[in-house]
Amino acid sequence: MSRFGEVDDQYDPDELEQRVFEYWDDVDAYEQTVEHRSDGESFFFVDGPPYTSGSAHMGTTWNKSLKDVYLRYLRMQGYDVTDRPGYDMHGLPIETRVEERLGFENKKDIEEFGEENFIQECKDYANEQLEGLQSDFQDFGVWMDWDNPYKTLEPEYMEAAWWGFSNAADRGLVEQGHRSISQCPRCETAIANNEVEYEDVEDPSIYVKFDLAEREGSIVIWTTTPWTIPANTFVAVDEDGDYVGVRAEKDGEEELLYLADAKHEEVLKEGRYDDYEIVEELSGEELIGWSYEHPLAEEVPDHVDGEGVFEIYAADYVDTHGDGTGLVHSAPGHGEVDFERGRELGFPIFCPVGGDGVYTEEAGKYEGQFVKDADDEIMADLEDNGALLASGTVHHSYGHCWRCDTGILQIVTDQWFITITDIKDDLLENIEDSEWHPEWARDSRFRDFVEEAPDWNVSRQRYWGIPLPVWTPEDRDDDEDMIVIGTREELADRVDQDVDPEAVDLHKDTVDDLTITEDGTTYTRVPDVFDVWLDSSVASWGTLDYPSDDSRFDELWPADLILEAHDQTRGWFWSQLGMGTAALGESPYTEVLMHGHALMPDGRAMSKSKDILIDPHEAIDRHGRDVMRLFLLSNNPQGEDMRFDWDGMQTMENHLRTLWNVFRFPLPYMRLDGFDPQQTSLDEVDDALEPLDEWVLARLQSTKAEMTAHFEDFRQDKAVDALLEFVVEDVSRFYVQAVRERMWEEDDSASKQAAYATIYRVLRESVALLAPYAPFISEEIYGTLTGEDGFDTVHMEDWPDVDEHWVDEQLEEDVSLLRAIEEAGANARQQAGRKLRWPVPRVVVAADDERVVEAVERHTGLLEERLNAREIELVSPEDRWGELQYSAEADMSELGPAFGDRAGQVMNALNEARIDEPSLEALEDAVADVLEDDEELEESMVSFVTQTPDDIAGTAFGTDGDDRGVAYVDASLTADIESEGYAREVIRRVQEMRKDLDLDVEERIALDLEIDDDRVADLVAERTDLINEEVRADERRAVEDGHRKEWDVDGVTMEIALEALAAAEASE
RNA sequence: GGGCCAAUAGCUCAAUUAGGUUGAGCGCCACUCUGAUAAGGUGGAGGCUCUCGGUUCAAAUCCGAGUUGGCCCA
Repeated sequence: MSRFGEVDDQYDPDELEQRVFEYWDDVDAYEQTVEHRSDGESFFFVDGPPYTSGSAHMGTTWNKSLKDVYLRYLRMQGYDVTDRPGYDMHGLPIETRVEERLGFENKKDIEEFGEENFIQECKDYANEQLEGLQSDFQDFGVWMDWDNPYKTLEPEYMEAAWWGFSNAADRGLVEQGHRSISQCPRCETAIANNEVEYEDVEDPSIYVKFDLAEREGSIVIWTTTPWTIPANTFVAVDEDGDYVGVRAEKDGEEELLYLADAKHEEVLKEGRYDDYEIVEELSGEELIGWSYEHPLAEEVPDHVDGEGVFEIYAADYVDTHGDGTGLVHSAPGHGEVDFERGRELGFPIFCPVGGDGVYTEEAGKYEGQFVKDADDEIMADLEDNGALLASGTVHHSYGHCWRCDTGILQIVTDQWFITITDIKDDLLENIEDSEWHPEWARDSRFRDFVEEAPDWNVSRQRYWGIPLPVWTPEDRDDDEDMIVIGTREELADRVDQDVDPEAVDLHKDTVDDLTITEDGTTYTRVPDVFDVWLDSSVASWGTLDYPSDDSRFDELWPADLILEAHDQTRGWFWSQLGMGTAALGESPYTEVLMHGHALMPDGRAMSKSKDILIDPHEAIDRHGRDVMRLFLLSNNPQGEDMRFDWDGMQTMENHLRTLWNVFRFPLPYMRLDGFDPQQTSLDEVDDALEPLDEWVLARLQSTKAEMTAHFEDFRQDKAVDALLEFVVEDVSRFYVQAVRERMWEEDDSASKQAAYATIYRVLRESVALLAPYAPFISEEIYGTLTGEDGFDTVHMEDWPDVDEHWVDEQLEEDVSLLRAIEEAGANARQQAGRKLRWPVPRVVVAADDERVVEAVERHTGLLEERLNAREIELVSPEDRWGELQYSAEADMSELGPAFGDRAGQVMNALNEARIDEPSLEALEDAVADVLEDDEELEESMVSFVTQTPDDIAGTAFGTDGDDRGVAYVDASLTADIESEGYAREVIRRVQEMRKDLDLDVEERIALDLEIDDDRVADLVAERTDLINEEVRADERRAVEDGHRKEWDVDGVTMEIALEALAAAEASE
């Protein structure tokens, strides 16, 4: 880009961004930026790999934008940043998509299709999906190492998982065992608890009577899963609960039923009993040891058998006041808590259900039926056996497979675990080694989760995943004598077959057939693959390709920063901690930034499947990448959700447009004057700087300081607020407006050069500060400002440091006071009906404190200019200006303690009081009715407020909500003021007409002016020179063919005509 | 059902650390200004600070119980 080259009149995000993309490509901007920092201190960032399904949604976009802003910031701070992106490419979600694509219904279809083929399809699909994400992220302007992402399906990465797992095994933390797990009967695999999605469904709700074996009567249980009754092993009660025996009558027959006291009424109603009577009151403890008969003993002849089964036991999962009857049907072969209690009690674990949800032979007459389909038959059989007390249905939430939406079943199967419960203390200790933003996420949430985390079931009975690197002796499949392989090298060394460690693809189809023979024993591989959460859990070393590449691990590990949404507390934040601790004994990260989710504008969660979403591509189409990023990044990243908001997007676009206009305003002048920022640096023009130049430079310093502090605090949102406030409020609305006339001067001047140097510095540093947020517009502005003198890209710039030379707190405070006075003056003008165009003879500033006096004294000229006042009159705090009345404003922190519950009443009286003297005595008189005899007002309780006289308009001014004084505008008219006022009215209208004709700023004109009112005409004539100069009129004469318009100026008719002189000459 | 977080103007959010007359930006309405400006300025409308209780002279703020939303867990 050439320095001060022509730029677009209008900020056009789309064109600009395309231009910048091409430019980045031309100059290898990313590569240069990385290279530029290659000698810097290392910063190890680890990207949480998004799952490769579909395209980027708003949440992912927010996440990657946040990562981008911090990585760019860190680079500008000099760090050599690891920025390898990652993709999570294995797992059930992809398998089910591929199954859908191929029209498969279950595992048999896959087996027929062939494992190898199926794995290839999954690989292709995952790679395909990755492309969409890659191009989206790049399109959002995110700078990461896109040529070299880590992919969980690559051998180097899979090896990293093997290595981690084998490390855990070496530390004795890998174990195979029987557990109650959530099984998806369609996918025929265990799924993790956090993969279970709960949905409202209608299920059977039955009350079943279990006949007591050694005494009269039956106990009543309740269940929504009749299909688990065949596996019943015991019944649980609450030891401390209250139970009753009820003699109930229905259709003339009497029964003795036992159940919880709190539930008996409800249950008997369900059973439609005619009448009943409580005949016994017992504690749960008294029920313990009672034995009963299995209600389906005949239908399931091979039902569980063993010492102590079919008896009542205490269990802490029983509640006599909740759902059910206070007596809980317990089947250790199914439910998780049942399983735990069953094991404590030493019972055999009976589960007559296969991984496909079909009853096995052990289920007797139900063999071969899908369990849910058998519900009806089981209920019918219970009815026939006289065991069904009542049956109905219930709406409740029930777990479903996250991928295929099939209802899950709790069954007991053999699975492989990392026994993280053995290292709970280490885990809790390692939590302390990481700092979280926000802190409560770690201390209130993450720690709770870790404390209660069960062993990690890492095995899945599927195909598309990292195979478990576990080989077991041929004749057994448990964890005795297992061999766990840690690397490809080790695999090649130990297996019986020939394997090339460089070339081997570690997927299931290639390792399934490998065997190991050692000491005369042949080992075969456990056929399972890893839970996909294990894949990403090793990302902190997988990112570095460790262990196959060990060149960086020692220096970089653990990660300096990870940054994800709050759902990862139970996801990646946890899985990494678990794996890091199990494999290496340490937390794999030291800093966590946790953001929230992107919500719909109305606060609902976004959902792709329900088509409730804002597509980032639409946001880009409407406003551009910089705007979208700015919007996202202006939200608090610390744990809180963000509502998407189109108005907010528009506001950001407006801000960028303002920046664009600020940037392009001085360019024509700088070009015209041949301004060279290298020669005319700030140092060169130091002496010529005017107070406002020094002020805007001071503001720049405090903006930098503020931004850096916010960044260090992981509050990029506050940082960008500060920057935009500076650019929009201070630079655009104040500085540029004030400095305009200096730039218009036709002659060169030191003052003009000073203004150029100032705005040049301000713009150049501002775009550096903006660059991490809005990399495109920053790049274009930077390029135009620097030409050949800067880096090839703004992103190679250092983060701007505070330059002590320009820090000037006094000046900042002065100007904030002047601006407050100016604002009040504008208000007062409006009240007086006097436009800013018309001068006023004087403005009286009544200062409340010395600080205001100082500010006004130091900058009287500036204030006159800004207020368009001929004179500024200053009234010191100790003096007072005549003709004023006063009222009082109460300080509640003083009134409260002094007046107690009457403070409010006193406050109101003070507000309403009107007095001539601002004295406590006068005030006390005025509010005498609310004061009691012994009460007095104190100086500290009130501050006096002036009340404006009628002829003069006054408005209070203040800073940060504190009153600092009053600005009174004297709006009286004199002939001289009217003369200038009307002249300015003429000037403005001529300017507008010049604009109508699209005349160049320099273009000379001939002007024809006729004013109906003689008095006004004379007044305007007094300012002929001023008018001619301002509108660049060289001739005053009749204009025949020019642009002609009639204006009404406050009731005075003016006819104005003009033509361009060059055009007039050409036509003659 | 449990844990955590949030709830303040039509919208997005401050103010909560340390209790003291609730603020900004955007949007809306009116007026106004404009040779960098899809801008700017002034004013206005708009708030039982989610509800109910408690502590206190005084609560958006502290405490308790709810309601709604989000995340996580069951």
